[in-house]
Amino acid sequence: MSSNDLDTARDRIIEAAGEIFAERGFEATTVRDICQAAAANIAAVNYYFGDKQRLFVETVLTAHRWRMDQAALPNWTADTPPRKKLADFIATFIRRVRTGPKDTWQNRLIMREMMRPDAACAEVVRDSIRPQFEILLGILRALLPEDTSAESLHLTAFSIVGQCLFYHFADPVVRHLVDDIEYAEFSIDKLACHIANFSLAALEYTARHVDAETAT
Amino acid sequence: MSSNDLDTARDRIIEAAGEIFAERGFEATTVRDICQAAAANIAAVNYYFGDKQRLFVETVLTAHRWRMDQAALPNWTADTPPRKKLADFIATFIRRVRTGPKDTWQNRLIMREMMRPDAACAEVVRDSIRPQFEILLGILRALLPEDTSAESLHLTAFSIVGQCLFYHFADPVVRHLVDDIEYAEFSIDKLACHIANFSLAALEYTARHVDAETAT
DNA sequence: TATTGATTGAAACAGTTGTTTGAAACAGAT
DNA sequence: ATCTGTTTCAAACAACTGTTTCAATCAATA
Repeated sequence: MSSNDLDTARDRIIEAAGEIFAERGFEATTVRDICQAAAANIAAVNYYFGDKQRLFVETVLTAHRWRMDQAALPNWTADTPPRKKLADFIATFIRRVRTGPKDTWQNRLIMREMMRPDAACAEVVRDSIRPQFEILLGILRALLPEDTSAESLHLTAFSIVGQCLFYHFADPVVRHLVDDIEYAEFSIDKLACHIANFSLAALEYTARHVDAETAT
Repeated sequence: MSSNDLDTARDRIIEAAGEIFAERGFEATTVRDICQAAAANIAAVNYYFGDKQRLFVETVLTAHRWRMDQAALPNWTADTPPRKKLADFIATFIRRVRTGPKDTWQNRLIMREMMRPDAACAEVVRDSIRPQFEILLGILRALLPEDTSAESLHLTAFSIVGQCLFYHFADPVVRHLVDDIEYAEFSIDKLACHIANFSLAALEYTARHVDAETAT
């Protein structure tokens, strides 16, 4: 999003809408606030996007495209070991997801919308989340026995992304649970390293003890 | 919450408000919908609570008190193995957290408000979340080597609760990623079983290979 | 310059929001 | 029955919402 792109009213509206949507959510955001922040007329939203809902969808999709370009997966060769692929995936994923003071409205908006089951969510899942999900499943297939069921594969994938997403969704809670010094030490690299270790350990263990049972 | 408590309009309003607030959030909820669901007059909200905002605060506090009364963790004896404790903890945690038709609005409301750092829910973290967190840390201390650092302990705990919280926060995405048949199979027991297996495997592996390193 | 099409502007629209009003209905005590 | 304080009700309030309208403005082309 170079500064040149902001000279048209349409782009200014998306930029302003993204920040306000990310901060207050869809319902609490008014088109008047958006247009005022974008230095555009009230009618501009309906002129360019039809209605508020479609502006919202367009904003979410724009945010997602932007986010995908920011932190891309490294280029893997044919002989890249799956363990390395998984570590790369986790590091990239947590880099995309982690919020902070320097966080962009694109990230906050996507995260907020993951919990809102509506049209925008469905499109984002189809266009952007599912491809990433399939990449992860491919990595896990190489790390787990061949007869692993699709369901187990999915649950394992959810366990991995769940660990990453936690540091976004529960960030206010994390901030209260550990002291400030330790919180400051939670760098992206450290979190990614821990999650990769934790998950790889679980995978290597279960890969040997197929059909592990819960302690009872 | 016996049916006797719903006699007064005030209690009916809190009950209805809790369900709608938990589902749609504060902004998207109208006092008209609340009063209609509570079979009360429009003026009742302002009569009993002053305004919509104070009704909301009262509802969150009520949900918090209700959740505190739910003694969900089973009674452990001195010789209950830590593995069993961890499995119990995970099952209880995911049962509290999981969103679904059978879930209570009290849980969903607390979960929703957990991500508002500015709200007065910092005390909810202090009164309700931290004690649970300390319980989990105690279990993990028994499962990990004694020289495990506090930071590693915390990261491990976050990995576990992160897996559980995922199914709450990312539920709409999960619904789109797997087909309906598989989604219907994601019972609370199955999810809890998987997360316990995954986490115990990771713990048992790292307990042997202290200071595991990321594959590079 | 005149014309065309795209964009902007201020005002108004119809509907909904949270809130208030004042009278009616109620219950219990004198 | 009368008085008291509490609770309910329908109606209306003022403010705000997303959206529409239509004239004004602008840029480029013939």
